Amino acid sequence: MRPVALVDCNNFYASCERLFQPRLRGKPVVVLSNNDGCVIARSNEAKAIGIAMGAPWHLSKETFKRHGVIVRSSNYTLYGDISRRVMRILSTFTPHLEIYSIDEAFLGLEGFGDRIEGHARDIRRTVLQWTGIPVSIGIAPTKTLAKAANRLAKRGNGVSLLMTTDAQSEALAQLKLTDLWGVAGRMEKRLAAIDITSPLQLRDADVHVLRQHAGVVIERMALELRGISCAGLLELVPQAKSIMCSRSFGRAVTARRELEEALSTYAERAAAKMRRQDLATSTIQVFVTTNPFKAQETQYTASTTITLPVATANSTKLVKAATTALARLWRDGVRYKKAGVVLLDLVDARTVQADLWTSPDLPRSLRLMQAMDKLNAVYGRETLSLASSGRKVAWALRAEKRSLRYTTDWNELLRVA
DNA sequence: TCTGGGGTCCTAGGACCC
DNA sequence: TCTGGGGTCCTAGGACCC
Repeated sequence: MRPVALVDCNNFYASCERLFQPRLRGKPVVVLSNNDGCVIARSNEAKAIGIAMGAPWHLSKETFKRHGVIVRSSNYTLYGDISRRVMRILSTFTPHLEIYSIDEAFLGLEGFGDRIEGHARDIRRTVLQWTGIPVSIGIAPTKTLAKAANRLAKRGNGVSLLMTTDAQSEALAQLKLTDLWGVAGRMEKRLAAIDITSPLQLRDADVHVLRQHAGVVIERMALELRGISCAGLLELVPQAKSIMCSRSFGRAVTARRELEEALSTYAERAAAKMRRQDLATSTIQVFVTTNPFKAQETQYTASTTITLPVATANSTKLVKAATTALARLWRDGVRYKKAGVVLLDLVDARTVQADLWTSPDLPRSLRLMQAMDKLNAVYGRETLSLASSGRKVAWALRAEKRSLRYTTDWNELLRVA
């Protein structure tokens, strides 16, 4: 069995703040989200006081003051920098590293045999010595079990090994369902409906029943808890599947012009982020919501998707699409609290070329159908994707299969067929 | 008055096609 | 014009994670 280690930085943002301000050591520290909205990190001392993750700052100010809690605004540049240092150190301990988040990484640790726990302690000591960041390490045959092991490592002495069934059973007996990676409130309720209320019950449940009543995600989780790996290490950074830019507003927005400006800005920022990754998009989604915390107010959440005939990385086009999308979503008299832009269907920008032509009103004739069938027969269904918007219909012939460019030229498609 | 932002994966339901 | 089954694709929304 190949052991997987999960290395997790303890209270990462709070620990980062402490590196540069030693006076914060031993004191309750919390880090706040953008706009100082709510708590996103807590030191152990802050947790001990009972400060909850996500606690809204404006409702907690007085409590914090009473307990002498030190409050910091978040500094993502700093956290990103320290994260890179930690990851670089981890990479010297194994060739198999998956950076899972800013403060966590999975490590493949095969080949250490009995020395694995000592190796984990080395990793821990080195990271602490070279960066000042304390980490916890959980080791097990699967990622889900490694996550559980990590939780116990945090309660104990920093390293927890769950390589045998006995150790796993004993560990799972100490955890709640919601301690597991992937189970939160909703899933807990759904599982309770089929009489599963503990991690051990979940592990030992009939997978068919799980699949039917709780879905494939939970089915896989049960297998992972048994030591059967359903998710390997992702050592190569996968291409992004979506890029988002969204914000909550400081106060409710009711003017259309204001919302339009915000969405234009988000579209531009998302496009810039996309270009940095050498990607292009043909699908832009816009969403708006009211304030869900004001239960007495009328709620409105909506999103809509615009499909462009061709993938683009052009800000102007995306801003225009976002504006069109807003026109669909806009309702007078709504108090908007949050809005955002999501870019989907990302493709490598270098494969998309601009020389395209779109028929303004292509009829869905019999010829079109026949041509489609022929093209599908020759190149397979995957080679063609239909991009349609209203009455406009265009065909894109994928670059890698047929030619080096996308085309929407109807006559050219007929020639190919 | 003040409750984050950026992601992934899955599923239900409708549109559309043969 | 009606009937209908089987299948795919798309969209919106849910749930979860850090």
